[in-house]
Amino acid sequence: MKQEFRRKHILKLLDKNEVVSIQELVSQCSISEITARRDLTLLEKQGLLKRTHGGATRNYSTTEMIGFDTNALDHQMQKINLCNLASTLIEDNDTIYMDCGTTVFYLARFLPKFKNIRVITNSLPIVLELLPYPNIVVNLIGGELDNSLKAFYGSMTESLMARYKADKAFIGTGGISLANGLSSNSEKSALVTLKMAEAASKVYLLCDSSKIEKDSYFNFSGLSLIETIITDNEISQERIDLYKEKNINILTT
Amino acid sequence: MKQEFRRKHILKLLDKNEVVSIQELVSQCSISEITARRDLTLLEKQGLLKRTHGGATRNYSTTEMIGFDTNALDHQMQKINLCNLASTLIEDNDTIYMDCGTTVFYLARFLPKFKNIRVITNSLPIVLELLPYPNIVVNLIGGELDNSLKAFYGSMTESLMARYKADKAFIGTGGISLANGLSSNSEKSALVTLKMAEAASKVYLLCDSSKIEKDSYFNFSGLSLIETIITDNEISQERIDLYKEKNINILTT
DNA sequence: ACAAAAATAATCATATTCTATCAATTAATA
DNA sequence: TATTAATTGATAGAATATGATTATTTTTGT
Repeated sequence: MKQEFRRKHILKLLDKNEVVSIQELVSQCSISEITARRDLTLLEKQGLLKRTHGGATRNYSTTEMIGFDTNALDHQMQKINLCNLASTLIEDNDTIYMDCGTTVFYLARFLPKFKNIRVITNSLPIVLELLPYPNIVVNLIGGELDNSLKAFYGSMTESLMARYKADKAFIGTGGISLANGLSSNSEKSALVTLKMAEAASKVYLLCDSSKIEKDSYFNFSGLSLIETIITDNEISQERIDLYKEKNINILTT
Repeated sequence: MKQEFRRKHILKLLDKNEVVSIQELVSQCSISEITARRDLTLLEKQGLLKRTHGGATRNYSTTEMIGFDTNALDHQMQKINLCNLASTLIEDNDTIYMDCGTTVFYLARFLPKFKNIRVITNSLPIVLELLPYPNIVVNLIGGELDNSLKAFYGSMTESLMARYKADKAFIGTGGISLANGLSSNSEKSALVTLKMAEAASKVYLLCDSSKIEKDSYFNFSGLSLIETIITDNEISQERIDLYKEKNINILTT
């Protein structure tokens, strides 16, 4: 394997696996250990990875979250955990819709390990997060940019959603209740969420437990839109059972 | 294989494969190693690729990518100056197309002073640059993300362009010549540029003088596509006159 | 804390690629 | 056709990349 191609290959491996070992490189690229080491130290000098004993890891400094405001940090750990859980529902070769909003955003962090994933989204932060990973194909649904929500909306966005079909949709919401279904604080983001759900075979709602049995002002869908809710563990068994009666499965972290 | 065809072939290979080796060229073009090397060094001098040991890789800095590499700094001031000049062609309430690529990118920096501007683009860096300004409405044309070029391409992108009409288009190019018109190093970015120009009433080409009377491998349009070239002052009066004979006006910084 | 195992760094030898020079071939022009 | 210019190829010495060996450092398990 040629030098330059080899180094690109190393970076590609890191995109997929977070870490890479010298031994992997030796067998995959048919090179000696010393050459693998030399490659890694060189790439480290360029700031493209971080050396460890026996291999290297991704350089995380470049993957800081860009775009959201500080109040987006509420419930951050809960959101990260439930996204970790949600990622177990994803398989190699899936095409998935990802809604805008902070909750679904963290799911992007768990995608690089998969093979051949296609992500369809209208969220700018998700696009930026996935930019470094060539193994993930990103389709952005364009439209008019909303500066504060950092996502694209409008009739163009909505009509395009119908044209992109996906295996799974991971959507967010302002609130959900047995009585009223799904509701949102923003009309335009609700309409996009709806289109997304309609264009996917399976629909998963990602929301922390504080949003369950809460209503926002704009009701945009009944409960039948979704099949599964992924949330944190601060939810009572009674509630889980009540939703189960309506044929909605709840997964908790 | 004829010389000129051979060099275009090299660029075509790089457009597809990112890297190319001397040995590939030797076998594919039936030439000696030294000739392959000479071709590569020549193309490097024209800024069309980057030499490596044993071959070459794509050169992003001069073509499309916002990487802010060190060698991109040479032309940076020229580009900023010509974008400053280009901004004088913009008026309040305009709707403008902005092409992807480093040259046009800097134009974004001169937009906040205008009132009620609408920008249509497929370039991610431009969207990020304009994000903080509520007086600028940004329409992103989505599609499939190219990780290295940081812009959106594909048939969806192209077909959407026809639906967004604009007053002015500011486009970039890999090269322009009286003999062959406009040409590019990347087929897919060329097709997007073409659609953009066709959807706008007035078309302005932004390019530094090093690109004038240079051809890249993929010819995508005749000279009639554009009305005005905005470039730096390192261009001879004779050339300006020759373009004027073809009804193309050249503005210099 | 100590010894065994693994990883690294240093050294040198080998193989590949590069540059420079000059010769041969091809194309262009008078 | 002869002459000139441009392009290509061949060769050798220099530069770079890679691999094998051995000594040193770091990690791991007890």
